[in-house]
Parts: sequence; structure tokens; C-alpha cells
Amino acid sequence: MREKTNDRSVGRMTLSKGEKRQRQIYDTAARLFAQRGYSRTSIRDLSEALGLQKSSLYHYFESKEDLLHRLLDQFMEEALQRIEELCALALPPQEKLAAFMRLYTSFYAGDRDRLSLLVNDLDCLGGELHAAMVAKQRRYVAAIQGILNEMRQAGLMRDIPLPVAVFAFFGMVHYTPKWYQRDGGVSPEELGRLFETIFCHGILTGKEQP
Amino acid sequence: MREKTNDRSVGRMTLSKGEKRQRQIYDTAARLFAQRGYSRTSIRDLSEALGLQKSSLYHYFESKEDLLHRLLDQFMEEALQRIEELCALALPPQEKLAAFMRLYTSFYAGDRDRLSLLVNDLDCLGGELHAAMVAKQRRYVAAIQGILNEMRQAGLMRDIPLPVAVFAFFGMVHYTPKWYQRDGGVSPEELGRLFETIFCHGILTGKEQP
DNA sequence: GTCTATACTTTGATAGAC
DNA sequence: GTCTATCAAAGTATAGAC
Repeated sequence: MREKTNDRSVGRMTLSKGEKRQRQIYDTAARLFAQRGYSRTSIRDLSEALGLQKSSLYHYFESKEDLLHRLLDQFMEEALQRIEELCALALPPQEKLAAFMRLYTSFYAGDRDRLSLLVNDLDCLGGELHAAMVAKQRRYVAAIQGILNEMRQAGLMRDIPLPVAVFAFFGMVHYTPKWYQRDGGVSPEELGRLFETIFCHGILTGKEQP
Repeated sequence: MREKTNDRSVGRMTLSKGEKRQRQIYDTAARLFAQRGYSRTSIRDLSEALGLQKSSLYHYFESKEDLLHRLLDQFMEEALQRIEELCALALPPQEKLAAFMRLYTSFYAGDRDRLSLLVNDLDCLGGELHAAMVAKQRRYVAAIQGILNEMRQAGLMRDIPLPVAVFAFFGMVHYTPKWYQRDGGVSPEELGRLFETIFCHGILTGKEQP
């Protein structure tokens, strides 16, 4: 009932006992925060789900806010790395746009819990932590906006303000935690292709693929 | 700094003193809840924003949860009424779909605060209140799904699973509180037309409007 | 309707033994 | 690393005077 193989297992295949516990705590926290919201999930809730005492958890993070920050930072950093890798490739803008959408969608929709946190609970961070996360988010926006700009210059885009197009796409993806389940017949990768279809036909002019 | 003419003023133009206060409380609550989230906004925050004592507020609602419920219920009921009115019209499905999207978008994006509540804080309601709101939400989904089904039968839709199409649209609209500001050059009605363009070209096959 | 005063609960976090 | 014990702060809500 409790274990949930998660995509976060990058790197080594073997984990020390301490690392295992750490991962268990972080994954459980992500799950609970996603289910009931960060604010309404107490440290007590988390400790009970783990079978530990509240105070024991503070061995693994400094504060509840610190815990949230670590979850978000880790997740966004990994996404950003992949995306900026993609953007560095020498591809025609159409292909880059399509690849961007497939990657973004499959990565985010593929980790529902952490995407939930990113969408719903980012503002629970205060001060510098919040600013740092917002700065990272801007890098996504800049990435896709750059691609769309190219398409616009080339006269391939409909007459839609860039921010409207950008956030229409983000909206489609960021809303997935509210309804999408990966075991419902559509894989994250397929979902990526579907969103690509919708979005590209939606904002691009020129010859449509039949 | 505090007054904000709001679209909720349906019905009479004159309000009694008591109704004025009630409206002031509800609008302020909606604004604060939208800004900082329902859970993280305390009754004290609300009372201070209004210049009243905490206890005085309980004259206007039974509990914090009751307050949230009233805000949501009022908002959704109004939206539903307009939408089901529209759906009852005898229109060809293409036109109905387009009108649906324009109406849905302009109504929701036009009241950012309450849409925020609906998207972010619905789950803060428990038990029957929550169930009642979810039931209302299903009526939206049913409405647009019905229209899309017609289009599919007529062979006018791309090969996209219905739920994916439906929630792609809801995602675009429900995400607007995160970025859209009505004084940023695009009115809610224009935004509705833009989303109509994106979505219709995105999911429909057949002759495109140039 | 609005106030003062207060009851009761839950929360995040710390101290210190083992 | 994990436990027991405890704290101060903040939360919702109520009682009763005016």
C-alpha cells in the first residue's frame, strides 16, 4: 500500500540504508502534500504515515518549509536540465517546439505528485526560497517563448499574443494533476503527443498534418 | 486600495446597509483567499482587512468552511445557469462549441478571485459540501462533453480522447488566475476568442477559418 | 451588529535521553 | 537515528455585555 516506485530514482541503483529512508520520507511527503495540500498536511500526518515520531523527522530536514523547497528544487532542476539540453540542439523550430511539448508533458504528467506541489504549493515558500523557484520557472517560460518567437518571425504562427499561447500550453499541462491518471489508458508520452497535436494545430498556421 | 467593482452585482442596484456589509465581507474574503490561499488565510487576517473583530464576522457566516462554500456555490451556480441556458439553444454544434468556450472563458477569467478559489480550494470543503460542489462541476464537463460528442459523431474531430480534449480546455481556462490580468491589454472576451481559436483549430478537423 | 474575553485544538519546532 | 516530553504560537469558535 505504501511503496510506490518513483521516477526520481536517477543515478545509482543501490541505496544505503540512510538514503533509502530519506527517499521514503521525501516520496511520502510528496504524496501527502499532493493529496491534501502542503498547508493542510501536518508534520504529524507525515510522521504517522511513516510510522515515526514527529521529532524524528527533523533529522532529515530543517523545517517543513525546507522540506517543500527540497522537493520542488530537485524536481524543477531535473526538468530544467532536460529542457535546456533539448533547446541547445540544432533543430528547426517546428521540431523543437514539438519535442519541447512532448518532453515537458511527459516529464510533468509523469510525476503527478511533484507537479501538484509545483502548481499548488509554490507560494507556500517565502522570501528567498520562493524567489529562487520563481526564477527557475521563468527559465521554462523563456525557453518556449524563444521558440515561439522564431515561429512568429517566420510567419508560421496565428495572430495570438505570445503570453496567451505560452500559458495556454502550460495550463493544459499544469492542470493534469486534477484529472490525469497514468494507468487510465493514456501514457504520459501519448499525452505529450496529444497535447502537441492540439497545441500545434491550435497556434500554428500553414500546412496541417492530415 | 480596497474597493474593487466586481461583477457579482447582479440584480438590484441598491443595497441595504446590511447587504452592503455582507458583500464587502464576501468580496474581501474572496480576494484574500485568492491571494494567499484559503488554508493560509485566517479569520484574523480577514477581520483585520475589514477593520472588524474576529468574532463579529460570525454574524455573517457559520464557520470558515461555510464562508468558502457560499462563495463557491454562488459563483458556480451563476456560471452553470448561463452555460446551461446556452446549451439549450438550438445551434449547430460548431457554433455551440465556440460560444461555450467564449462564455466559459470570459466568465471565469473575468472573476479571477473566485476562479482561484474554485481551482485551488475546492478540496478544503469536506463531506456533503464538497460532494455538492463536485456534482456541479460535473455538469460543466457533461455539457462540453455532449457537444464534443456530437462533433465526433459528425466526423469533425481529430483522433483525440474526449477527456483529454475536455480537460485541455479546462486547463487553459482554469490556469488563468496564475498569469492573466484583465488590465494587461486583453479583455476576458478577447481571451475567450483566442482560446476558441486555439482549441477549435487544435481539436477539430475539416476546413479551417483563415 | 459589534465588542471584549476566553475556551479549546492543532501546529511547527526544540531539548535531551538512549 | 529515534524516542519521550514539552513549548509557544496560531488557529477556529463561543459566551455574553452593550
